[in-house]
Amino acid sequence: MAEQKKMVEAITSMEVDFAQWYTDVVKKADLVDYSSVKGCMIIRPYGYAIWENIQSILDGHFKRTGHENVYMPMFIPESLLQKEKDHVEGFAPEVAWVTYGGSEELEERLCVRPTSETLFCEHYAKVVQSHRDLPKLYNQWCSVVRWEKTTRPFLRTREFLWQEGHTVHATAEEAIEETERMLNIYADFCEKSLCMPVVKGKKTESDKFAGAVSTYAIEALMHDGKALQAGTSHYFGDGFARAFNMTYQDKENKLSFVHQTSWGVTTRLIGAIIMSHGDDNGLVLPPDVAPIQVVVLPIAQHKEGVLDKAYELKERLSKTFRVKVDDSDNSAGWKFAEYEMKGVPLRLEIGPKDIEKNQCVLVRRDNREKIFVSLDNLEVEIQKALDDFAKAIYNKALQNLNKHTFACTTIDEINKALTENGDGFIKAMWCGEEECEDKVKELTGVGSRCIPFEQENLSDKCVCCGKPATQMVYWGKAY
RNA sequence: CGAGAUGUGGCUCAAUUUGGUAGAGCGUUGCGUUCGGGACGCAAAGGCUGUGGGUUCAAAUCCCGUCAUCUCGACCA
Repeated sequence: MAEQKKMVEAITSMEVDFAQWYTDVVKKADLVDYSSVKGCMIIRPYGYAIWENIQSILDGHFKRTGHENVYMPMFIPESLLQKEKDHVEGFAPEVAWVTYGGSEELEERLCVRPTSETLFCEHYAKVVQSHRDLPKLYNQWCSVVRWEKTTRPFLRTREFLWQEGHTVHATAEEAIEETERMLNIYADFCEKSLCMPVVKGKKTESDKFAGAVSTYAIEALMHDGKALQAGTSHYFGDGFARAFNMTYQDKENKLSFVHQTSWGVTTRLIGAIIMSHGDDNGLVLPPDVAPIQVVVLPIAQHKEGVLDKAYELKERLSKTFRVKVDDSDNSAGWKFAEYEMKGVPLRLEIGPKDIEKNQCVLVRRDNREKIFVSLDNLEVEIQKALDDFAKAIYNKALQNLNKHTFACTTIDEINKALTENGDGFIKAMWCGEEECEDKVKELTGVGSRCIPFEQENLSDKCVCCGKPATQMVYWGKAY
């Protein structure tokens, strides 16, 4: 493997200051710019293109599983938001309010949606009458607003882009099945398209969505050992249905409440990509979502035929891959560094010597390995290099996850593991009492992330109180 | 929201301590030489110092407010 020499002075090294490294990468890779409103970021073309790729892949998964896209208004009247008690309590502290229309003060203030459960409920109550109307499987792509106090690009912004699926079903079983199906779609997407391993599990009572019966989540581990919730899927039971009077007539002509789900992922996924794969030279993008999969760099481009060959290769490869030619008159070295900073998975160098030999040079972003390949079977070689690259960055992320996951049976062991190894996931048994959950956080700094579906029996006692344990929990510091 | 730090051409910073005509490097534009790991020469453009008040003959500099960014806590996708 080629030596990883740090070539970009502009990016702070991860080891020196991880937070600064993150900010540097976000800015230097041209993903975002700050706006004049705190916590509202401008997503620049290169950053937005990543989101568009995420959207198109996920949207395909949604459509294939029977979902339809809709669009709901961005304003919610206060009275509507207040219909479900837990829900409004959860979200009220962080909503933005519209109180004026032009110069007229509004009779009833409107909140800018922090999430759209209430709007979907109101609508479903109208359009669902019979069991023949079920299920309804709606999704929307939109932005939502939550007035956060601490903000960071992609990880926590006051306005963010997301997708929210809202479904209603005739039975609890169907709704639970939907909740699990969507969580699995998210997890598969993260692993296959984002090359990011995740832990699937259920949130504890104290950590679940406001108004949900149960919340499921996928948790990923970042390079600095902090956990990041990459997606959630909620089962609502008939709680909202009762609050919003969402009923249908079943086959026996009885009136029943619908059973409901919601699920979502956000632009935070881009933050997850940055912190899962990035290195000291900048971004590293998984091929499925990289705006540019192959960058063609003409070498000695002033020489006869070089640029023409580069354009010809771009034309040819664009049928299969997302390709860009950089024909600017920056030096070759400058371009190498630039596209590494932007995380382009594969670089293709074509120079006079190559043209003579009917070959080109392919260089992988992750290890800078150079291979000479014939132009005859270029598509096959590129596909193979991209596949290998995707596998390699997945494995690297998986190794990071494994290396930073520690099984502990006592509070002391947790503290010892964290002190010796730095932040990471702690696996430990739990009795199920919220008191112990809080106490673990107080004594060690790690909070419960999820109760994983893949349970292990590390001990039969709760890590905190020593009483019989009911489940194993992943604990960690969260973004 | 609490504690701390910062805000000066596109970017990184100097000038602030001790108030007195706003400087540099990088980048940008033009021309020429270069070109397989961030090239070089020459010439040029670009700033009422985040913003609003105050003190002063005079404010980037001192005082107060406000907004934004970063770090650390509490809250959250």
